[in-house]
Amino acid sequence: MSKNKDVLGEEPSGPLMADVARLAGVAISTVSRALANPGRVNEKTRAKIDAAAKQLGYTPNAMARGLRVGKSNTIMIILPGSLYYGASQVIPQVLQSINKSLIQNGYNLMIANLDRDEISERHILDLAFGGTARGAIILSSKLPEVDGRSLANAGLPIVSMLLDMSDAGLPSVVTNDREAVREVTAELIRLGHRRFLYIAGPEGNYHDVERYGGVLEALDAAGLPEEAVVRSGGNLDYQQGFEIGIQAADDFAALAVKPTAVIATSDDMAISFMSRMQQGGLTIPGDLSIVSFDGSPVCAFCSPPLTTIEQPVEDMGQAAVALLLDAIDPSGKEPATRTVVRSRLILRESIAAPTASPRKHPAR
Amino acid sequence: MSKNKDVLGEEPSGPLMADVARLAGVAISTVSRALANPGRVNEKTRAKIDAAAKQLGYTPNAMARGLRVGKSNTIMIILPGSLYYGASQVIPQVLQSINKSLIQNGYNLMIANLDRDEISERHILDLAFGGTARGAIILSSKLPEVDGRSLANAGLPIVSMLLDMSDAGLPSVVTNDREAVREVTAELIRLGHRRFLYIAGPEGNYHDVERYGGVLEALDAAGLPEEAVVRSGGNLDYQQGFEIGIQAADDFAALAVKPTAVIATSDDMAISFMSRMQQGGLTIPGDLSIVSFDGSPVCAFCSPPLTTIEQPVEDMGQAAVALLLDAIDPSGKEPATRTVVRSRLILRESIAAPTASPRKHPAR
DNA sequence: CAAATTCTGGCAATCGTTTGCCATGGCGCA
DNA sequence: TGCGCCATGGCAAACGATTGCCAGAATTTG
Repeated sequence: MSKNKDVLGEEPSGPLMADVARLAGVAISTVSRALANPGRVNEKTRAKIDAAAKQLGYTPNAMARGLRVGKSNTIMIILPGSLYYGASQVIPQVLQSINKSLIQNGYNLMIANLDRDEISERHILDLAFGGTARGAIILSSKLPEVDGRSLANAGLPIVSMLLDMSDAGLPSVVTNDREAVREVTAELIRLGHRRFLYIAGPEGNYHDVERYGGVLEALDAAGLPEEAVVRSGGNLDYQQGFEIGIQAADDFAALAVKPTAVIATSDDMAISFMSRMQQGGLTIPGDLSIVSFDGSPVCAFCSPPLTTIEQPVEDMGQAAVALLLDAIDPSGKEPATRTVVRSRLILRESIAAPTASPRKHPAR
Repeated sequence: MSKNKDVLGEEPSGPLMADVARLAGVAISTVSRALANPGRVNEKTRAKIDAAAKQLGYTPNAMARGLRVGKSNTIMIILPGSLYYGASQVIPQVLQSINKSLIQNGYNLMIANLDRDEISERHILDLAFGGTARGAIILSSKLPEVDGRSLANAGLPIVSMLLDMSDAGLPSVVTNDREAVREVTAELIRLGHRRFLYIAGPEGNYHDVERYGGVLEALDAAGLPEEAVVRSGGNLDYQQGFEIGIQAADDFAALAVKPTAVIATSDDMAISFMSRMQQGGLTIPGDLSIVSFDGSPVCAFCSPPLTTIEQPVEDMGQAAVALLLDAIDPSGKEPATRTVVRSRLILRESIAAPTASPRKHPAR
């Protein structure tokens, strides 16, 4: 039955379920049931079948199964166009974490990139509507949509990561950025800082709103005016973090009255900014405190080592998979629409009390 | 025909080819041919069919097609276990490049991790033998193999990346590491360096052999003894680059006669090593020159900026896909068994002539 | 011991597409 | 005008698994 016709040019295909059945002396359907439902078949028969399958090196054909049952076991992850730049590994790490969780649950991970071009959108929609994907995890704020077909009505469970899209009906997993940045800002205030530079990613972006909001909340709580913080950046993507940091350095140079603390929204920004500052003769944290986002391992080896807010990549991946699997087959419980995972502040030497602080001399 | 039975709890499936055929007033087979073979069907009929398909938002079912034709259009990439650490983005970037090339050629990319555990091997083998994967790109030196089944005889085209496995019969794409490191070593010698520290990744690894070999060749060419270079590391993976750099710093401290130049086999190693050296009061490049591998963008913002050998990630990805597609359906040409892409040396301030050089005073 | 109940295993239809084969119709050539 | 050939479209059989339904066997119960 295994059509090893040995015809020249014919790809031999592996053993079929029928081969296993024949070797075990049972019917095909019995094999199928033995391999799927543990309880549905006699233990002795089952052992015989297992042995036969192992002996033949039988592997069920995933497409045939998928066609028949009408579902695949492939999840696609939709990543924004150009990802990989800079020191931060959050997306690759999240990818890794998601993949691990999925495999443990019997799913595969297919990757899709959502560029600005129509071909990438079409590709994603084909995956969704063509039955290849069973669910999707999306790291972009835009759902692909091309002539009539939209991912939104592909009937596919979707969860959003990094961005909160629960308003749009997508279960989302996000970090508690607002709270984290509020706390670190409060800490800076406690150290004596009164003027801040905030280095932004794309303006209006979910992360920007949350993080900047956190800064403002901290200022407010301390009775400081909103003007205590000046914004830089806002026009470039996170992928161009180094570039943003350099621009921020220029902005800093142009300021009449200098901030004493900087809050960067990615490690890349902080790294290139700090490099420029040091070239300009400033010392960190003596003249300027710096804190940033992402928790890139390389921060530990900067001079001075950078204080950074670590993104809990492992947790995020697991949470996303949990949300997605629950959407695929509901556990009965209420279907949690938003999971917040906690970031962790990593305190290092890049922040300190300002030397020219308005407070009386800091403890020495 | 589209089985939208509207039964509660039934997933509605999209329109079928039969629906398109009915709307266009032709037979199913005609639709199939129109969508696949451009020439096989009347242009007018074809237009009618296209219109009907678009109107219905028809997307062919990938699993049904795959089952029928006996091939999938999914490629899997096999990544070594834990990838993501440190500053280097080579693997994520390669992944990105591969994905882009594949999509342009009508393929999908599925990711698989090869950990040390049996479950991950089994997962990969299931993908291979279960007909899900049409080909594989592997970034590991070990082919998965579990009770009888081995990736080697899955009848799957495989190409290797980063590692040269052409000896094992796998078409491979690699960088010209030996040459690159030979050149940079020669440059260091020209600058006046006579004693070197080589910081290794896993010992015996392809990269180690090639890169260390390059160093030795340069020494030999300059008439220097093999003892001019001392090795550090060799017991940890590339993922633990920072750790390796720290150990190397300890090794350096223990040396009676100090090298004046360091060749690190990853940027991570160079970064943590340099950080330790500077903490110890050495100046770079005054007391010590450093060069490393990978071309991480962050190197530009270290102090001093790091000289590094950039891995041509984009080219590697494209080359791997080209090799794989050729293996999938041979173009008739001889099937190139090994593609070498050229690394690029990025010269920055971390190397200079040694101050205590045996040569007469370097140009000032 | 017979009958009722459970359990196990087999038959055959089905998932949605592709494709070999054949029938039909139109066209050109003599 | 008559014959043959080519282009076009339709029928139906695959691809390899799953699963509803039923028959027969095994087991228990009255």
